Amino acid sequence: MSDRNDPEIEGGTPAPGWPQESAGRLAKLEGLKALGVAPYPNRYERTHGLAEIVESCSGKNAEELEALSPSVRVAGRILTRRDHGKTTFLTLSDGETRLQIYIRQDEVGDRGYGILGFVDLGDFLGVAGRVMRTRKGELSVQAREVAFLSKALLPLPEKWHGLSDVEIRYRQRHVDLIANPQVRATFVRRSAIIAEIRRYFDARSYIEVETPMMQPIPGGAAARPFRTHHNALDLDLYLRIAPELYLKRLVVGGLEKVYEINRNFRNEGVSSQHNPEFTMLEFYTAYADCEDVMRLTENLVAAAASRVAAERTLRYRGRDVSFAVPFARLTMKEAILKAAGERGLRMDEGALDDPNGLDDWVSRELTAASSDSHGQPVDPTAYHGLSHGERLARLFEDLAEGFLWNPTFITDYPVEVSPLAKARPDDARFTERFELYAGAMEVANGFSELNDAIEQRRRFLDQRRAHAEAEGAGRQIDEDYVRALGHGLPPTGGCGLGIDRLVMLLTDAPSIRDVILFPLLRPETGREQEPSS
RNA sequence: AGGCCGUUAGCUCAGUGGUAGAGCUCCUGGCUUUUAACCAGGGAGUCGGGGGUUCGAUCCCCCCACGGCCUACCA
Repeated sequence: MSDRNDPEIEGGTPAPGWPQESAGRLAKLEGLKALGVAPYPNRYERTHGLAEIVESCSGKNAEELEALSPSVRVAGRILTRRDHGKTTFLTLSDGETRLQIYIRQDEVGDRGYGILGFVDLGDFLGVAGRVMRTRKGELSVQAREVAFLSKALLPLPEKWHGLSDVEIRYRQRHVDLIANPQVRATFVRRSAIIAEIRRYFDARSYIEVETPMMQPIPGGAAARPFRTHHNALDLDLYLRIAPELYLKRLVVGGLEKVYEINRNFRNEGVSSQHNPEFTMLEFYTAYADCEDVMRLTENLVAAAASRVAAERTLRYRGRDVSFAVPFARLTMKEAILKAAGERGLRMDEGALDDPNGLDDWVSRELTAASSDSHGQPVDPTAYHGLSHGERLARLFEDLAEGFLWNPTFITDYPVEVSPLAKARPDDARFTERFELYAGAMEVANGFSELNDAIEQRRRFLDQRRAHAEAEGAGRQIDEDYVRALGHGLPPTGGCGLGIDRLVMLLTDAPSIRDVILFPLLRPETGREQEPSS
């Protein structure tokens, strides 16, 4: 009970490491108790949200409000305070909206006004009173009764500059949300975008499903997984890197239109575009192909964009991005040729079709002096030992990716980098696959799903061979998935879309950490630990 | 994992090889329509941590921690 007498707590502050100011706030909390005021009451009945008052009264002048004298009970956190002896002005926030409170001693009484002596910025207050306008015209609630609702023992960031230290912003996101209204706006938008995506699929009779996050064999992508263990079953498990193989099992089972919005986990680097856990949309449609899926994706992204902005064109990192449909389309080869031309590199289409020719071209034209489409130097050695298809994909990423600012579908991916996609009927070297790029980021990846069990098994074997050297231990083949295909998967189109990156684009966020409430950071306690080995 | 930059009061930031600074916040007093309220007074620091050089280190050097940007990894 009485932690306050804990001998470990020094300097009269409520907890170790808390600022001196906390001791004063704690003393005020005790002062409230001495007055018979509960510092943490259980309930307060509000009649209006602050936004409702602002909306209904912002058009009314002082006289109109005086005549109406709307009676309200509101509540919120105190953000600013201006004391004038026997009157006090507070700015109250309910997270979304701010509204001024005007308190006069002669209205709330000595006891009510006395409570204010124990009230700090950050505390929660309930106020009953009437809506009015001050002499300076500010919409306010003039208090008749003040109820103390909750004590803040820690100070908030100051009112001018707010909070900008990114480390505190990510570690203590609650403070960020209080101090920076645009942060709240970003996450409200994120919610609206995801709601729009659900609405889009629900309206088209897709059913939303949830598939395993813990998988015995992590499949559907090529990333390194996180490992975990189930004790009772003594079973090694992996956090999923993609839901793909489970969703297609469902299509085999007759769920012809399915989607899932959920977390994926990839045990790889952290960057402004990568968080170890991120949110992915995947959707699958029986009897659809790559082309159908592209149209679905295009309309989905446009619908999400229209949900956050009236205009077709949004600003992203200082540049216009047009979400007008149809989106541009380029085959991977076209994109490479175009980007090479823009960089002043000489390349003819023939080289892209001829493995030896491309090998020659890379060693002749591509040097460490060449910069990629992000302005970074190219590493020519990264092209050594790659198959022709892998080399094409690498060239595309190096040369073209950074130029793809407006939403652009890249199509015709080489079969070597597309183990789950169906080959083109007219050219088996390429697949019916697309990726959507926007803001120089990959945001979606879709294809006609490979549904030939025998061919799928062979592709898995090829992959395992190709990656055996690179990864040491050979990757396990998901024979259970092959068996599911053995029961028959109808022609199916599917797509995965990175929700976080889409939200980045639609909220003009330069870092994925700006659209994930709690991005992964090293623990703060690491600071005090001794370095080990 | 590598390179570069950063870490000073609760917040936002200056600063110097010689006892540590500002604004806001905070505390005390005053003020019954203010709003970056105002007026008067006051307090606040492990200068990220450890080691070294030096008579003396917040400053120079080394190591470490955390963060940012870039690279690597990422079908």
